[in-house]
Amino acid sequence: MKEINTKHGTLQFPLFLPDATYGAVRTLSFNDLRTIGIEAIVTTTLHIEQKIGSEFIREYGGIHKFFNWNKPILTDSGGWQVYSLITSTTRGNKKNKITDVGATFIDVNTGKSTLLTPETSIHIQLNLSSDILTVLDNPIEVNASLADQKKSITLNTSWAKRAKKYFQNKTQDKNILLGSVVQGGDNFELRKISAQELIEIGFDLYNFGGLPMNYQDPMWRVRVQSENKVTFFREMLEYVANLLPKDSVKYAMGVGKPVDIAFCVDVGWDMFDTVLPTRNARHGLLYVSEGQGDETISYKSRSKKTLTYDHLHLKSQRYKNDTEPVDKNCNCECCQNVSRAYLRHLLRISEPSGYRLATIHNLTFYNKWIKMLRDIQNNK
RNA sequence: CCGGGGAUGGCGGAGCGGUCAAUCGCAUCUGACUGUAAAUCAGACGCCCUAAGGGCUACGGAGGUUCAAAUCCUUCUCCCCGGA
Repeated sequence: MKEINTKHGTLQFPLFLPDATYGAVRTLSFNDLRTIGIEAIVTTTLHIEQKIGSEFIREYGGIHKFFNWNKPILTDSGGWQVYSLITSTTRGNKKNKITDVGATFIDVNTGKSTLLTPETSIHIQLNLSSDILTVLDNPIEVNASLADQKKSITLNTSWAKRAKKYFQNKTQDKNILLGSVVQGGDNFELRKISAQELIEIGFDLYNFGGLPMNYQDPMWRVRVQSENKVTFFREMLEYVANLLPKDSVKYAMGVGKPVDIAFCVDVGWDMFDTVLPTRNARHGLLYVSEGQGDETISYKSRSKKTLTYDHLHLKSQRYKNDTEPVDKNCNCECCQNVSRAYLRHLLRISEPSGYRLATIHNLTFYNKWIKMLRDIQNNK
């Protein structure tokens, strides 16, 4: 059974980490996370640096103390923001830019400029006392030209190399882990080159990056590439997993829907984080057990088990007078205390306590789902 | 009683002769959301026909002018403001 040791405990796989991007899982307290049974979280280097400042957190005694959370914390490097705030954007601050040195971000609210280089990103993450750090990476639009995609992975690799070097100079602690991010857009050959170059440098984790790259053009995710109707996105994740060392920890960044996580576990991915359960909760899309929602989604695993769940649009009129809990088979705070009708009402009036209950429910669902996948894997 | 201003689709409120079934906001309905620019975004939203498109009824009531009226005129009803 694969697992990793961190300074804040051992992690088992597969594992789902909710995103506390700005230092909190939206609408929840860390106490809520403990109650749900969350084992680790992700927080984001750029936002913490811009909004709080890592020097302060270092002096304070580290991010765990700051959050009052003594379980593992994974820090994302800010690489995603290189994409979401620079590469993919025409809005936001036009002074944001990428050079070979790194990426510059201007905080829209304060005008404060932050230069994130491979080195400063690691420096900040070490200041935070993160358990699992991530190198600054360079995602790119999936439909970018081949030339741009090639350039992007060259930069990606050179940033990873610099990050590793800086990291090694700063710490010898074997329980602080460092992950790198395989890029390469929709190009199998470039993904292979990216993976090989990173493996050569050597990291504790290998991540899949650049998944939801172009959400203006969602077709790339459902584009059928082969006869067995496996979606392109799944095919790419399976392909990349097979490029990575068998025993390495593999983290599929930003994945995904429960079915997609199930698929990814099947093909070798260990760790996942996504904003879906928390954002969808706020937007009224709740995940429930089979037969209790609007739509049933199922996945036939490679161990021949069929995994199934439903989801429901709680804000829809059809739940107006529904006195049942969101999910009869769920023992979370939401389902134990509140009817669909009442939670619907709370969400419709944009009531924060409703967002909280819905978020608790969706994260509870994700946690149960990942533990089921863990059981399947362990019994194999 | 006199003078002035109004009445528009569930609500607020544009339009002031044809391009108006009527801008926009709210509300409502449906959907999307994947390392959070996201308590966000998209579509629908008078009635009827399966869609392109077409038909019908509509801008307080009634009548009129005009090829054409939510838009102009007369009158009625109601509301608001000022003066007796």
